[in-house]
Amino acid sequence: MDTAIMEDYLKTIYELERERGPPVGTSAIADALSVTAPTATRMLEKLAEEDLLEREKYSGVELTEHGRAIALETIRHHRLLEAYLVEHLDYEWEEVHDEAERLEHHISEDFEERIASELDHPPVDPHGEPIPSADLEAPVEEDVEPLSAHKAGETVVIASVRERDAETLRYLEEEGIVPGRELTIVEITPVGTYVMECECDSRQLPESSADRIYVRSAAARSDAATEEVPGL
Amino acid sequence: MDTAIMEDYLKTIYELERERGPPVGTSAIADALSVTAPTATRMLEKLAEEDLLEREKYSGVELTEHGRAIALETIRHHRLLEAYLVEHLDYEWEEVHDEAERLEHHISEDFEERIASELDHPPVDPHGEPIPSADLEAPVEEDVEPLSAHKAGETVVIASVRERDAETLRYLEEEGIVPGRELTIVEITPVGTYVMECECDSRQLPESSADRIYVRSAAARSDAATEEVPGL
DNA sequence: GACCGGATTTAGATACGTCTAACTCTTAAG
DNA sequence: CTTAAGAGTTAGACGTATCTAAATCCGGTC
Repeated sequence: MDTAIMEDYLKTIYELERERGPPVGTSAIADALSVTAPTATRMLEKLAEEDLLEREKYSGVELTEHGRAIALETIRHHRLLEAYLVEHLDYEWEEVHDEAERLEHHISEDFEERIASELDHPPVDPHGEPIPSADLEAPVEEDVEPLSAHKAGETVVIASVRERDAETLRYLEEEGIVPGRELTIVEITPVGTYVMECECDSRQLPESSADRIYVRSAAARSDAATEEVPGL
Repeated sequence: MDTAIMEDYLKTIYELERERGPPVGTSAIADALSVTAPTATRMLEKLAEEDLLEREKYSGVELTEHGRAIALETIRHHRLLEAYLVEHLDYEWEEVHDEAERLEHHISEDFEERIASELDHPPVDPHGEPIPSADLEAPVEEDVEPLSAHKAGETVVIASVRERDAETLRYLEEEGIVPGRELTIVEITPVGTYVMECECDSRQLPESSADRIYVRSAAARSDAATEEVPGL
């Protein structure tokens, strides 16, 4: 049996593995889910018993094949829902996260298929994140890095905006910080502000945002760079 | 705080009050929800504490204003979802119940409004049941009775089909037993079979189905009889 | 008016997911 | 090599929702 809460843990662990690599520590998981460390420990024990992850006491966990499949299915639900809400129900990109976060655990396989085909099987969600395919293979991650890993003078293309906060997202969209946009880093100030420039205009970002904006080099720009992001 | 499970209890009590009138007994609720009587007792105590219903020990419960509002909101979600699935995601009328049953507890007010307006605020769901309005006033129930309350020779119009079983629903649709259809009862056989006739054809129904098909007299037919039922 | 049967409630137990408080392990510094 | 800080775990508890088994209530029958 797997519950909505187990799905949240597995999804979170998947994302942490993606960002920092396995093994993932108990506190990182607890923080991400806003629970206490003992709560996370308990749940990790349980997930390990069900062979959804491998657990090394005092060190961390790593998803098994099976655990990863459940994580990917949950993420697929989440991102398809986000895309659907934007495309068919006029949601703005900053509004979709919370709605998708609840619904992702409760839609049927059938529902998933229907919205996927209604959307014509989009490769990415409104934030530029890849939507896992129905076979639940881990998507091949593009060669992207946070904006904050780049230096002044470099020109990059925004791949995805991994920001949750609605207000920040609304601001970023207004500023044109959306997937597909090409930007040049003009300057990184001593206080960490990123001064950016695109065709038309210049804009500034604090470092905290630069951590969550993933980009690829404009040089290494592939065809994927021109993919349409639904609804934006 | 109200949970998905509390919503299910309140919704069930509302439906039982609608069909049999208050007070509603513990076992009826327990049966409808497939739980044991002690489980229902416990939950009813809790709902009474939260002033969602009035409870007379050993006798039964009756929804308060507040409890009824929650029930109606849940039912509104359910029926709007059913209508949306049929209209926009190509579901058949026998497929929508289970999907809506899960999702009804997890959609936001915002989502509710968006699908309602996308559907142009339909008055009824695909089974002909009225959709409570956003202000959560109890809908004025049309003057309908089960088909099984009628006699041979009477002509009636189907108002709603309160059947859950998918296979039965598929059969009924094939047989043209859908909301809005006018039928004449040709004969009720000694074993309870209803032999029906419409413009085109004749068909038979067991009594168990006749209990769940709600009709109004063709004589008393109002304009409401010609309401479009979305997607059928 | 006592009694019986069915409905209802009480009592005690379990599983899940959470908490705080206290303890233990690992690691990096000195 | 020792130790202190921080990460992780154990212990004990709580609230929700469920169960089975046992006790109790209520309405109708004789």
